[in-house]
Amino acid sequence: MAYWLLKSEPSSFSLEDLMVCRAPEPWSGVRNFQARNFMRAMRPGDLGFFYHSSCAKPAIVGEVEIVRASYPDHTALDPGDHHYDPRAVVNPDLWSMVDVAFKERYPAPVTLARLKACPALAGMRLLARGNRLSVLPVTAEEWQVIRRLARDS
DNA sequence: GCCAACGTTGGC
DNA sequence: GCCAACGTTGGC
Repeated sequence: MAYWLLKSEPSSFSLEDLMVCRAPEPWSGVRNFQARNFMRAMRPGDLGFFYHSSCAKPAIVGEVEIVRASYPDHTALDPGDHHYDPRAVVNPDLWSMVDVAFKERYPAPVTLARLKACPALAGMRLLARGNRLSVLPVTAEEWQVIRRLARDS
């Protein structure tokens, strides 16, 4: 089993939004090849942190479970969609998405500041300089450390 | 709103 | 294949 981190701007889609869905939701709209390739490596049963970005308090706010392996992201085919990509019309498999299910919402978010202050997380990809990927792998060690931070807050 | 960092595009 | 220009991300 693998671990991941999924970024979303809470103003467009928050963990609370996923929570009220009460059903798996497609994680669509990713238009970066590295992030896409990470999604293609996801397997059902994998777990992910839900990270709120571009907001007042960037933080890991909870967990999701990957419940469906990658399949073509059809939002790329919709001219009315914000993430429309004409290249996908001739190559429908250009972009991928997975389905995620709500798993847990932490009582208190694990803030970016808190992550940065944790020596055990110094090598975390999320904290690497200039990182902008919206989908990132998380090591098993990092996963445990962050779960502990979430529990101890 | 600012700005650094990055991915992508396209001319050459 | 190089590289400048551009658009985007995301913390602050």
